[in-house]
Amino acid sequence: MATIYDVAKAAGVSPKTVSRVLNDDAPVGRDTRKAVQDAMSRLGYVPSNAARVMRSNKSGLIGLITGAISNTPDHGDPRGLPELYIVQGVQDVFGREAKTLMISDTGGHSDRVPSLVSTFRQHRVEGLIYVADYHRQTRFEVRPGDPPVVLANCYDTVGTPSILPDDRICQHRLVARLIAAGHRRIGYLTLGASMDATRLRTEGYRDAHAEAGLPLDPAMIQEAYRDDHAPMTAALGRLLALPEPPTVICCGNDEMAMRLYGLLRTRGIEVPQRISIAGFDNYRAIAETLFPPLTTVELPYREMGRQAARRLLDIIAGTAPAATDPVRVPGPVVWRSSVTGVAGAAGT
Amino acid sequence: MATIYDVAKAAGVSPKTVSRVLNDDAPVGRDTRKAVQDAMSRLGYVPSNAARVMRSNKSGLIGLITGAISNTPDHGDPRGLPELYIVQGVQDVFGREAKTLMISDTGGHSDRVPSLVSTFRQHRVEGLIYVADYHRQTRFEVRPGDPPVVLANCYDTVGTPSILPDDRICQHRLVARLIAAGHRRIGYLTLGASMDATRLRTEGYRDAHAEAGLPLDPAMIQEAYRDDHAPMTAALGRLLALPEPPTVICCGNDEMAMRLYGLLRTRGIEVPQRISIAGFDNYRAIAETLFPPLTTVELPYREMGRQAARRLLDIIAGTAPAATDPVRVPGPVVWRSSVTGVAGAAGT
DNA sequence: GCGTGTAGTGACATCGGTGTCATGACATCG
DNA sequence: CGATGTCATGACACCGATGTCACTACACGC
Repeated sequence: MATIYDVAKAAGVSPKTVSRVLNDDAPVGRDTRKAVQDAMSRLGYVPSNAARVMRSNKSGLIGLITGAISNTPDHGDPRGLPELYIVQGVQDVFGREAKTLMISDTGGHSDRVPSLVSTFRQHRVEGLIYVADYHRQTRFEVRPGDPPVVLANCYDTVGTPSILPDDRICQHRLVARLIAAGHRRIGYLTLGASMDATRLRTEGYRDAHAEAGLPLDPAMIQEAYRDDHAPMTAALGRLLALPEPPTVICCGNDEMAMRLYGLLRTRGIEVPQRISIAGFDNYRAIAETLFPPLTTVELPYREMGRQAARRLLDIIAGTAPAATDPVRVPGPVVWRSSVTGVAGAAGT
Repeated sequence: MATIYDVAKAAGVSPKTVSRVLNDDAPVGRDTRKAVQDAMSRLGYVPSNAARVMRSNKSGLIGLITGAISNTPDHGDPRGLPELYIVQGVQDVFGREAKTLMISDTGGHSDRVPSLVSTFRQHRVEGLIYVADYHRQTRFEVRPGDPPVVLANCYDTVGTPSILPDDRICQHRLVARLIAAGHRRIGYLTLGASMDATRLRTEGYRDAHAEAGLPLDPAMIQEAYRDDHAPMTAALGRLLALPEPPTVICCGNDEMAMRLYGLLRTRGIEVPQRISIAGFDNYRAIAETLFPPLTTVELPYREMGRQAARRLLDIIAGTAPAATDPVRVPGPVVWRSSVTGVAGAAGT
């Protein structure tokens, strides 16, 4: 492998001049430059990043830790997709920058993370992005001397910069649209109560009611997330048994909505004629395939990835603080025909 | 960032001794070792890969080029999945090795490949794996001085080591199973005729017939792959109009099989009672969801990734030649209820 | 004509590890 | 007891870039 010395000798100049041509550092004579460039291409010269890093301490590397690849969706299972989208967004930004993105996959073992970080440190990455599989708290240990970190889809308690989906606004927007369509009794089958997403979305649900001056009926909100079907069947039963049952039911995700279609069909309840349904995630393999297609909300994963990348670049450049409140990125409601207006409604 | 000199000073030894502790190079006294290790953890020392690479010219890096991330499946579209599985397989192997995998995504622009290779060369990767999105020929230019390359899911004409799915054997196995189940008239709706997969699988289809001593009816093989539905409808029409129509129809992939379900249902033909169907790919989101579930073949993408990785390691270690015929990896038939036996058959 | 500035170039040290070789202290063997 | 070998360690050069400084021309302004 040719070195800068070989090029220098071949071009009849000093190594430093070759370096100047490489980096456009300082003025170089027209003829000299040409001679150097010729020599470089003749020898197939590629500068050694290692040597460059040693001197300048700038590796040009950004590390990214994710489970995106090992969590590949299978069975039409949407887990793993958010991470992939976030990684796409990150790539989007770094593809245009003079930084190289090193992607490392945890292989689903979060205990492997410290070893990945250590490898990244050996390579002297200038920054690190950690992508989580779902919106949650994390404890990403940063020791002094570690490169700056940006968290995507997760957050910690020590103020590490973090980019999160705005679950609250998303649910708020969705419910507001339902209210605008005339719905007044809005059921909500939530994900597990311990999840951050559930807490935030429930707040969004409340916000929308408060904004519209609608009373809040706690019986409308039912936890219904389990692997078996029982909790959902029970929760649906409770909703339908209410004196004033819901005219629309929101679900914690699109899979739950899909199951709800089945449950309602079993009971002979037509969607959306008798009950409207809304999902969450806009997992298109489900939302577009169901009949009727599913109204849902999309979380802005690609955009989160982009923002995480830009944030990290700003921190590295020193134009942004290395710690702040999380940034929350909202996403759009995707309106499809699983929701109809309600007779006598103001809107629709 | 602490250096080996800082550690040496803190431990009261020479830098070289610290290096020996790091690499377990040469015997080091018990007490000395402990003193060095203490100093390292006290200072949070992480060795610089750059410096190591300079001296030893071993970067410990393996480059991987793929479109896996940017080709993320969406709409339940299975494109992009093969690449992800291959990358998973590659990771599987390198996760256990003292090599770091650098994944670079093309972002769907194959013209960006040379620039990725150049970046990898700057980082002095010890080897390169190129993963293609579908089985095809490629022209991955290797210049002298480039690191060794292994191709996955593609091949070239200059003998670059290559790991391919064994489309021929796969189709052979599938058709042999169909014959064993009593089928004698086996329709085949192929992918585009120009694809390598189609050529190879058609050979496999022929092999199975020859092996069983069955005559080959060219009318049974129909190209039917387009984005619009017309060619498939026409091809199906031709098959059904034959004096002896097929008792089972093989499809070029699972999506085609899914469409075939629809076409047959429209004509009132029951699957599998009147016609059996077989797909290809075992794209489970489709194959397991259809009713009846689809008999299909699975291409061994993860295994291909593993073999590509091991192959590259062998080449780097010098225990394998850097050029040979492609390795073809077979995959299993996945038998589900879309195929029934035929009355009076020997088997089933 | 002399100081000042700038284009163009090279010598040399340096970044942080590791390979090579040398050295001293003991242990082992014939 | 001297030759030989092994353990444990250090001195020093070197990998391939780049930062610093110095130097030579030549142009420009006064």
